[in-house]
Amino acid sequence: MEAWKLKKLIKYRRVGELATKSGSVQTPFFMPIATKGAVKHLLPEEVRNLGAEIVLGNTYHLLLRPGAELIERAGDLHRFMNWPGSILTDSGGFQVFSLGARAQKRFGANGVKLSEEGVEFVDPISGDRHFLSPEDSIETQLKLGSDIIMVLDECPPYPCAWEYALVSLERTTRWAERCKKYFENQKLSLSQRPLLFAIVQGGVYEDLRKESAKQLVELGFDGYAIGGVAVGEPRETLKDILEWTTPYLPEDKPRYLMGLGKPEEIVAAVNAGIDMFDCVIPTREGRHGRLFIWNEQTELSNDKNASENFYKTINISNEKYKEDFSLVDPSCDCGLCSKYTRAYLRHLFTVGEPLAGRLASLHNLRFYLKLMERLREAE
RNA sequence: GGGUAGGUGGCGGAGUGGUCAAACGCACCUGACUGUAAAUCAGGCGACUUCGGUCUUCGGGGGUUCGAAUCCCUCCCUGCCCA
Repeated sequence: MEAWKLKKLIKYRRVGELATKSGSVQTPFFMPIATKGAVKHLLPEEVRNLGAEIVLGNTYHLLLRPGAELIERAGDLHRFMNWPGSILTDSGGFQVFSLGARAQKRFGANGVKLSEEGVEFVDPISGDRHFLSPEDSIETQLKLGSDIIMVLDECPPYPCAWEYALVSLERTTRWAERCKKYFENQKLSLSQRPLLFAIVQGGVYEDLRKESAKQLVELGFDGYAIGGVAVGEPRETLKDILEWTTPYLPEDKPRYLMGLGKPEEIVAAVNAGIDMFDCVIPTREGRHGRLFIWNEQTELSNDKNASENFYKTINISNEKYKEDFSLVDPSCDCGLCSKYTRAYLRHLFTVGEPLAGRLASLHNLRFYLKLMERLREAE
């Protein structure tokens, strides 16, 4: 359990910086999510000014709308959305999981159909059917001009039986191999070549996580992601999954914990040797009125009760902030906090002004990016 | 003055003899949110409660009935039409 203590941060193995074809990114880092080519409510330059060097886009969404060819004609995703930094694109694998259940409800049992060849999706908006193979996903991500591209994976839901987790992980490995093969056949020049990351699966099973990591490392990738986390399993399992997986990942390659997480989870994961994160929490929860507030009196912590420790969250639309004319977070430098009061922000939420979601997104993203700055300094 | 439609919880608006403390929407309160089908979703929203219930509500008053927001009488108020 000692490995879980904060002290270990001092020994954090780090890549230091990650070089992509669009520039370098200091690790550990957090990627604001721009699924459809925009960080919701925010200008790219605002995201940049908050301290982000890289954002995440999604193959699945951009493939459906506006289409990879259109973005290719625009130059690439960077130019299309006017983002000056690096971009990581997710492969669409997560949508197999996230859309599966709901698509099934709405379009019948065939909402998402998995086969060895790939995934068949129903577009949730148009109802159109689409097929995505591992090769398609890589091809699309190359057209988007992404700096870090992810292999197509299957992210099994929780709970998931050992037997299925095994079948799934092995298919993910085969898909990863196909992705790599397709990728290398493109013979990209060094300046054009994105990084290709594989995704470790294996559910909540120690032997399967280990097996998945070993198989993928044997194939060899530029970086390794840990996927299939925070899909409904008990929170404590995250710690186990990291401990089961990271020993089998190369020390000198970046590690990416997909989709995570809460501040204390990120602190814990950095402590466990993770370099890269993305999560909807700061932006989504911001839009929904929850704000992250620093507690300056305490050190960063991976404690489960961290929300009563180095930070807390408040729901700004609560009645108790109605006449709270104090600043949202006096120790924050997001630009909102030095100018606007809690009462004002609450008012914006109450009356449904779009500025509310904007300010809250700015603030929460700054909190997350500041957290990463503090973690980089913690060494 | 005559005719007519109507008065339901903060608002809008169902209900027209029992299963009504009263649909639904809005507003309000609280909570969730982890590779974004999320500016979304869920719960609460008369009072008290030992959480099983108990009590006071559907303009006011009075009736009919075992039983009324629902039927009858009467009063008050509002909209519309005609003078």
